[in-house]
Amino acid sequence: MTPQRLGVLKTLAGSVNHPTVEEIYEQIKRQFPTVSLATVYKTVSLLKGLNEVLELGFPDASNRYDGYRPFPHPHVICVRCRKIMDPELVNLEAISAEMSRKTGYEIQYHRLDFFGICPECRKSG
Amino acid sequence: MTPQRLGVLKTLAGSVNHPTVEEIYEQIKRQFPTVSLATVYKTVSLLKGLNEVLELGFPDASNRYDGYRPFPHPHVICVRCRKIMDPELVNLEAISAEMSRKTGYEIQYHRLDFFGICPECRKSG
DNA sequence: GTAATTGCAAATGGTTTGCAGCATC
DNA sequence: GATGCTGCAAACCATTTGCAATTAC
Repeated sequence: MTPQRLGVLKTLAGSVNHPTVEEIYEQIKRQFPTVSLATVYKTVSLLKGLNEVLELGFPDASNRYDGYRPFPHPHVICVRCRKIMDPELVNLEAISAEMSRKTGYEIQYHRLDFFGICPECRKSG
Repeated sequence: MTPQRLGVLKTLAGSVNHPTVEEIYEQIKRQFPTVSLATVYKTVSLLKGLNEVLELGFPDASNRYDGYRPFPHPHVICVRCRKIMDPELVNLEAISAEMSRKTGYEIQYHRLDFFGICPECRKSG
């Protein structure tokens, strides 16, 4: 356990808005100016392997991280400002079991994203 | 309309297995050896804009394309061999409307993926 | 004949990796 | 003192882009 890792942990624990690695990095740099992006990447990857953080990867944007609820759950994503919200949970276990039965796959996890325009962006045209 | 574009169209129409751009490219090159990857990328992107193909982007792998059902629907993806299946449809309209009501987002589209091990990969260890 | 498309090569950008030096325990 | 972490810079790689030559209509 190093100060850098502690910084990543604290940032993730204190962030409700699904930060990017870059945002985590900027946050830590305030208190620990010599930290490197690579270290943040490595730590986040480590936490992912320990199931302490949920990674939300996007092919056309930076990955986002959720340290609050490190298990699959739906997200609602604004395609304009990229804000991400966690709506109240919808349980997909039944659908997951149905998918497994229909396809023969051994389902391990899922991902459910809704894309649209958030209330703030709707207001501003 | 050019022979290259026709090739992309025919390949997408004849593929049930969600090909990558690279796979589309390899297919077309058999009949049209001078085609370039860039052209395939451009054509696929064009078709995406026309809603004639569904793009399945992955942050850690190549994008996959579905010309059969160019509208959002669930996918079941093997994390080992990357095979993608289309299970029978599950209608998410009700859940989508619920998400919209709860978050105030104007939902435009969604994405539902189940990840696991396909029957063939389960057999082979 | 004009506007659009092709194909090459170079750029892009988030993420990963190699490695020397350094911190942790 | 040994193991493992940090941080720099370079590598990665799917995708995108600039641009000159070519093609479609």
